[in-house]
Amino acid sequence: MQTNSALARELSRHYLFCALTHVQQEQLLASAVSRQLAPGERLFSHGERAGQFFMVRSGCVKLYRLSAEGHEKIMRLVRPSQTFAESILFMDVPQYPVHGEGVEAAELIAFDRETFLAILRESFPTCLAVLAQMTRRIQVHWDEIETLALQNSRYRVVHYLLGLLDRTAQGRVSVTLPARKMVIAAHLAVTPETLSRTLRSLSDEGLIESTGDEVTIVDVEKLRRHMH
Amino acid sequence: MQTNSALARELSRHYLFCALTHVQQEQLLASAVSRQLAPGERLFSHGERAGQFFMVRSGCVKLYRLSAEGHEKIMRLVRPSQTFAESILFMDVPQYPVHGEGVEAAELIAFDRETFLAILRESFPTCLAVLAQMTRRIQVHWDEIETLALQNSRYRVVHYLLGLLDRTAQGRVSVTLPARKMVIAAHLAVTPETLSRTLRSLSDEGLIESTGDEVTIVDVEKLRRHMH
DNA sequence: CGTGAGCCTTGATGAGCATCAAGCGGGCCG
DNA sequence: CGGCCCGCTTGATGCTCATCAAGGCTCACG
Repeated sequence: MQTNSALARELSRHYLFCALTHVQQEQLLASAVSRQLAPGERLFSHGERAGQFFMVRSGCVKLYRLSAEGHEKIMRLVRPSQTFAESILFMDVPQYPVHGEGVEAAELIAFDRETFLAILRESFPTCLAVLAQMTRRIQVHWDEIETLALQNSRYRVVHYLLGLLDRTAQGRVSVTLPARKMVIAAHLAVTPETLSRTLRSLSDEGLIESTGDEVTIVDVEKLRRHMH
Repeated sequence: MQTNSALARELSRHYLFCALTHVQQEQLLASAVSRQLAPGERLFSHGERAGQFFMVRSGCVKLYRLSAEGHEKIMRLVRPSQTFAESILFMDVPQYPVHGEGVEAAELIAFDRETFLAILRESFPTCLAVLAQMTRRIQVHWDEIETLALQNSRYRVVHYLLGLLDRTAQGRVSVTLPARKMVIAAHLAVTPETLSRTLRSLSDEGLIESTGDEVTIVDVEKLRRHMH
């Protein structure tokens, strides 16, 4: 892959790569491959042998699983400057644990597993960075398991809306839904119908105003209280 | 904590500690504390400041969260020779992400966070071991999220029963449930009533035979097929 | 400008599971 | 031995959410 300075700067800002030396970065990029992904195009399949992990430069990728009946649960929506599938680095038999597919047209960088592992062996700070990142992911998983097991669909929708906001947001705030509603529904483990009805009932109660992919939260504090 | 050779041997068999030098092991144990835990006794609370992670030597500990209504979801049941709460090692602000409580009377070792981190800095193989372990945990989380989002309670119960078996088990096999049914139910995110009814209906269909905490799977292959 | 496809919404219905309530049975202690 | 507590089971009921079906809106394309 062609090294270019914009990319190098982007890498340096990422937790996984920021502790690498200049030489290590170049080694890594030399083994990396750029990749375009169309909407709906499959990047990898659950169980497929894995030799690369990825970074999103533009667009959006979904990581998901399917039930036997073809129902889809999106485990994660990956956005620009985020990496995914790093966990294949440390498997004895590296296999992608989910399906990966483009949601919007996306531009990716594919990093080589073996190359990164070799570099890791010589960069203890990077090792720690990976550990910290995996810890954060595990936190997210705990939270997701909790909401799936203990909370109803209404809670999940409200929680999702609040999650789109700044932590510091107050009063009346607008957000744009970051994907089609079908996608968001599959992420929240509800049907599109239920998502639609939930947004409607929140509107009817005066908690939000919703038109298309714009949602205005009338009163953030009130909505936050509403969850408990 | 008193160093003793049985304990040292137990440690050496554990993935987290097996790559440590003799000296490192002694450092770690010097800062470790033994701890007894009664059934129902709280070890730590969700959000509590965390300075230690743990190993179970005997008994059973549950890691769980509670909903606002007091419903309990057990995230993990920890058994002898397993460690837990390692993820607090790499948090900026170390806080336990779940409640921890004794299920059966338990004997624990509490390891000091700072001491282990210092040792980690000098043991790259241990670093890799931690990464591999966290990767395995993440796999389990994916699977759990999938079953919660995409599968019904019957599936989860059957899946749990099959998970108690050897991977190689065939034909007619008996297992002893490893905890009270209330506990298993809270682990599977169903009510005790639903667990009871599910086992009954599996019995009625001739797939299992169930008396007390003994469950006999009449035909493992048939039950495995039954799930899909 | 009309047509069709895909996404979203809305309504009617039903399945699955929690809830509430009652009864059973085993183990522990007086 | 008798009584009680607790865990488990079973039944009756209702809520939540998925399913199925239909209609509207938007946008791309002829």
